[in-house]
Amino acid sequence: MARAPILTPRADDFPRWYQDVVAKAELADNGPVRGTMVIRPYGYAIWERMQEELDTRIKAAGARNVYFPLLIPESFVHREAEHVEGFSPELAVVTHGGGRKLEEPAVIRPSSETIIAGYFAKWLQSYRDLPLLVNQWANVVRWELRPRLFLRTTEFLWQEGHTVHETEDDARRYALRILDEVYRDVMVRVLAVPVLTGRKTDRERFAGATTTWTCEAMMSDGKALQMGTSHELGQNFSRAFGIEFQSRTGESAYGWQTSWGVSTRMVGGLVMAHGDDNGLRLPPRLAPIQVVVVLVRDEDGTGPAAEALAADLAAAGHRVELDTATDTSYGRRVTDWELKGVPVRIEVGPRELATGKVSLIRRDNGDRTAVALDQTVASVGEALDAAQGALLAEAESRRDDRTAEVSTVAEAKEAAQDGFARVPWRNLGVEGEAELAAAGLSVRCLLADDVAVVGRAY
RNA sequence: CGGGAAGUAGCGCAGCUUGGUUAGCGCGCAGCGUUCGGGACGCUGAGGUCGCGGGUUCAAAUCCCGCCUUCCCGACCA
Repeated sequence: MARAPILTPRADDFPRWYQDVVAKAELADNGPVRGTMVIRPYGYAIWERMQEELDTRIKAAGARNVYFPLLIPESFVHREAEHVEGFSPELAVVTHGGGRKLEEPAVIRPSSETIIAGYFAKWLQSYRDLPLLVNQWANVVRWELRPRLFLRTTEFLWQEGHTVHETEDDARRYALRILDEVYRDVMVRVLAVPVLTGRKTDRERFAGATTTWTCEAMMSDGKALQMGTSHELGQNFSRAFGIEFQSRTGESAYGWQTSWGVSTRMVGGLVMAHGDDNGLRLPPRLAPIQVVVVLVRDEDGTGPAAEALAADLAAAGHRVELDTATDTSYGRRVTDWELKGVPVRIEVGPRELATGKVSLIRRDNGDRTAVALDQTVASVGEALDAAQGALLAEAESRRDDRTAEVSTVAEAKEAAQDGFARVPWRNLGVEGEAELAAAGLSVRCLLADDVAVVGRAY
């Protein structure tokens, strides 16, 4: 029975591989500041792959990358009432600079709505300037009360998009486009993590937004994880910062804004969605290394054969690693590749080569097959596709198995203990939501047809 | 801030109840040898202000008092 990979270990629920994979095998480690994180090379490679996939889609949606200051004058953050209220408790504030007390403290960005709004106000003049679409890859700091490795660290890396549109309708369409074509697409098709997309309740809405759209995933233990959000900011910030333009009819108008982001939390979500007792299981489309060619023993020409095979696989467009460290024991090497979640492993040794074959092992299900040397490239391609589909299917069926259709608050409370409960929102309402909250549950999102999805969040 | 628990080698821990050789064990690390088709093994070795301060005692990792820190559950949250 595979134990759920949990990023916050409890004494009685601490998968053995947690140590190796998360803390030791190059994913993360605690840093000097409480709740922050150090991402080691392999973990960062996973994040870089996510960045690549997201960045391509963000650019396809027309946004361009920019960079804004890390430090934001405190007064900026205070201009939008709800935004301040939401973020004040978790701001890190810089009070000194150059050895002297600053006249105005600066906050370390918890998100960049305010500083970017300040510039949007300067940049925007005409409706012809719209839409204004920018994206920033950056680190942000939120002094959360309770950090959790990858899921909620004091400092985290993310992508935050900020846009201004001519009409409310344009803004909504764009927010939903990002949600669907960027976030959901990457999560489902690349990470193989099925997500529900829907609207947040007022209670769960982003501070300063009029509507928050979200991607909600279920981890292997049945808990919910918000993987990404896309907000409609209405005219809240544009009124607070004076983001005005001259309209088609010549009048002055306030812009309609959106903001959206996903963070290194996705790395945690990936671990908890697909990991098993032997370590990570990376979906092939995401994996920094898709195929590892393991030279089992360097004799009888196995070395050159493995090298040639790795070259062929790379030429076929796969991300390949050649492991020729034959002075390390076979078991050690194989276990390491499994911990790192490399989707497909090819073993080249004298035994295989004697019959003109190699071994192909899939990480997702452990299947081992002997494939002819000249069929290997084709077989690897098939195995990668199959593994990608299998991981998604597995996560989908787990989620479906743990989702119950209910109709009352009491039933939702019962059913959402280790999964999702789908309940009509009209049967829940703000009071029902508050009752659930008292039991540690929350409405993860509102789907079409008045369905509220209730779960226990990380 | 409320409720729990823990601080002993780089990491994970035992020892404490009932004070008493030189404070142990596993992993990791270094050297040598044997191994190498599923997390190798043997021998040797390096590595410690037992969280901090005070007290009791012939004697404190152990008992008492105070303090500090960290972790877990809750409130907050990408």
